[in-house]
Amino acid sequence: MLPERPMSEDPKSDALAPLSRIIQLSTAITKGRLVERATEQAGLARDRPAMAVLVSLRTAGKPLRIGEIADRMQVVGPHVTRQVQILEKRGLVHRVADPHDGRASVIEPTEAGTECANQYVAYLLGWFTDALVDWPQQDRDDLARLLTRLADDVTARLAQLDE
Amino acid sequence: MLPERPMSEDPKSDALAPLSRIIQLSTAITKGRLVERATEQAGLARDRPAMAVLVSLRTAGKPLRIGEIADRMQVVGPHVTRQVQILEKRGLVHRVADPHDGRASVIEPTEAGTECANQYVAYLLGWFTDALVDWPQQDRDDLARLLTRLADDVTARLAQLDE
DNA sequence: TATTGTTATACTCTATAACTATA
DNA sequence: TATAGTTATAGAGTATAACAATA
Repeated sequence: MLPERPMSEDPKSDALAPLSRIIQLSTAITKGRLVERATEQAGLARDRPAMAVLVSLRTAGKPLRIGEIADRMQVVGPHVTRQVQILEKRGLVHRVADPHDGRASVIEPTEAGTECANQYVAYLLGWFTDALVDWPQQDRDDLARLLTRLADDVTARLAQLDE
Repeated sequence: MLPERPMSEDPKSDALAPLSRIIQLSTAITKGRLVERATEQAGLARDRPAMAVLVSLRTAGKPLRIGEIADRMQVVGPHVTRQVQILEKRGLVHRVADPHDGRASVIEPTEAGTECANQYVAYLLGWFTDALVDWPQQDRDDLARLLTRLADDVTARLAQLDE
């Protein structure tokens, strides 16, 4: 859903190009099914949301409770419950009861689960590395710097919108 | 669904930051409901996909057939049929029969539809302009340039994946 | 018989509501 | 009675299948 209209004398034109391109990127990645491809390649075809849970655990680097996973993924609890059940059936995570709180348990990737997440990340990273391979080093550095600032700015401003 | 792992000696580290940030951006915009806010503000609450059709027509700058809209949006025909029906009921588009082809008609925004799309774009662009307002001019230029190249590279590479 | 579009249905992802068990 | 999690259900967005009308 992009604007796209030439208005070079408009002060808003500085925002038009980045906004259009972010929309283009997002659309291309979605329609190109990049995440689905990485998920399939990691052996978890047709379970992309479950893969997201596995990646969350990998990112955390430690076992997490259902509620903690939901917070990190910014989704609701029941969704995580369902995905964890799928991962359990596939033998990619297992539960460890919390000895101090009988209501909760902690979700831990199995060896197969860790391997699966690693493959997923390796695929995505490899794909993206290839995309940048012909770029001058200076441009790669600038891209990383500017995109980091942009993402932080946008994240902060969107968080404010909710007050 | 982000990797996020420090590996500064890895040649892939140049791709990690941009990739992570794009994911962060995309997640923040989705969770912050930026598109929904713009749609509501334009008076089309609860009809975000219909708004996307209206924006497509605005971007084209000319009336389009159902099939043309579907192509541009990269969605299937039946989805567009449905959204156009919603827009028709709301008086935001109307159909003009194609005199040369009885099977097709062309979809044209009404005055209200044009105004609605303009408000949508103005909201998004205004929001994004505010986000960049404190940036040095050089950084804004670099961001536009690098993001354009990145979007084009990624779009081309993803199109190749389908062969 | 190929193309344009429509109707009906199904699928993916995630949310809300109601409930259970432990704290 | 507050909290962690589960089960059941609903909703948004988009796809597939079957069909109708015109080319």
